[in-house]
Amino acid sequence: MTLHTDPLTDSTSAKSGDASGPRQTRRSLPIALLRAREAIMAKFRPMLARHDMSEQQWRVLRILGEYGELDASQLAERALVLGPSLTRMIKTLLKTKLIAKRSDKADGRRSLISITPKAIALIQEITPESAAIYNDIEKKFGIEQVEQLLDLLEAVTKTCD
Amino acid sequence: MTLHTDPLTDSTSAKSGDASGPRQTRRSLPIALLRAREAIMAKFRPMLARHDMSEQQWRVLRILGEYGELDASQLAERALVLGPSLTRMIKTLLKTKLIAKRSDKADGRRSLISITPKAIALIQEITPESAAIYNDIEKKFGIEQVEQLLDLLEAVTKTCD
DNA sequence: TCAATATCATTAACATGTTAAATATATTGC
DNA sequence: GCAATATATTTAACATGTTAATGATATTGA
Repeated sequence: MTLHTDPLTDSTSAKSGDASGPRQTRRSLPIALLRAREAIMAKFRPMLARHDMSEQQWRVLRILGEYGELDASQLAERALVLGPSLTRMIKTLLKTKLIAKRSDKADGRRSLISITPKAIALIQEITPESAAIYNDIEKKFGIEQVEQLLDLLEAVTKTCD
Repeated sequence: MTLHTDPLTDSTSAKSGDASGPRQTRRSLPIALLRAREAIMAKFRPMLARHDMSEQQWRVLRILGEYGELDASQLAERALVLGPSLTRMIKTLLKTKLIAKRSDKADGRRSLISITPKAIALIQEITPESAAIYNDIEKKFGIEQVEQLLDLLEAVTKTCD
């Protein structure tokens, strides 16, 4: 069986340890991270969809649940959402009354965002379902491996930040 | 120093190993994956921007460079792009003459996509810059740790797929 | 005090993510 | 051969990602 001829490397001269072409996507860190994330999120998305919740909205609500009232910049940074995206999300989350917004009296530029009791109830509804999915992954993949992966991810993040 | 009061857990009764609330975002696999990816991509984005290339476009071109001509479905799957996104990207990449498109004679439903010589030249231009950034990360983080992380990512992906 | 500068949030414009529906072509089963 | 079904791609509609520019408020320094 013959594999296709790579358009970027003449297969007749390419060694197996070839470093001339672009890194094989299979061993590319950004692509591997994206692939892993997609595989994992595929397990969570149907559950979130049943609660009419996007992953971004779920992140925002969880962060607010974890840290309490935050200004928009801190919320965006911790929820891994860009400012303009957050501005739009805030509008819809205000409409559905899952968050509240007020302006900082001491600094008129800042908006302070917090979750409503309705959002707290929603989080408490979603959390056990989310935990069940997470536990299933941990069970299949191994808790120690999950911990090891989390440690490496934290480390590589710190290295690049 | 007093930490804020978590809206979801009464801090006066919460144990340190509390498992009632949502998983702390710090130890959430999907969030940790996203955070790591963002930290890493921040190193690559400026370089790609200088070549007027988005990360998605860069993925698509690399996949085509690696595998040769592919139909849209296979390309989308391997480049980790959804079908509708790929449809739009194909339009712009055709305009900039970085890809070519033809329909499969044996199966009229399929579109076959390939890169042009112009794209091959672009890839060869970007590749050394990309490799330099990647090598810098490997140097700071450690090659063994990168390999270990890639192995774990591959494993967790397989577990969830 | 006030002009210059910096910071926070929003808007604008366009690309991509996401799901559902539509379109076109193939395949299957009768 | 043809109707029913399945598959590949596209379109539609809306959410989010991304960068640059704008508006509003704070801070700084002369």
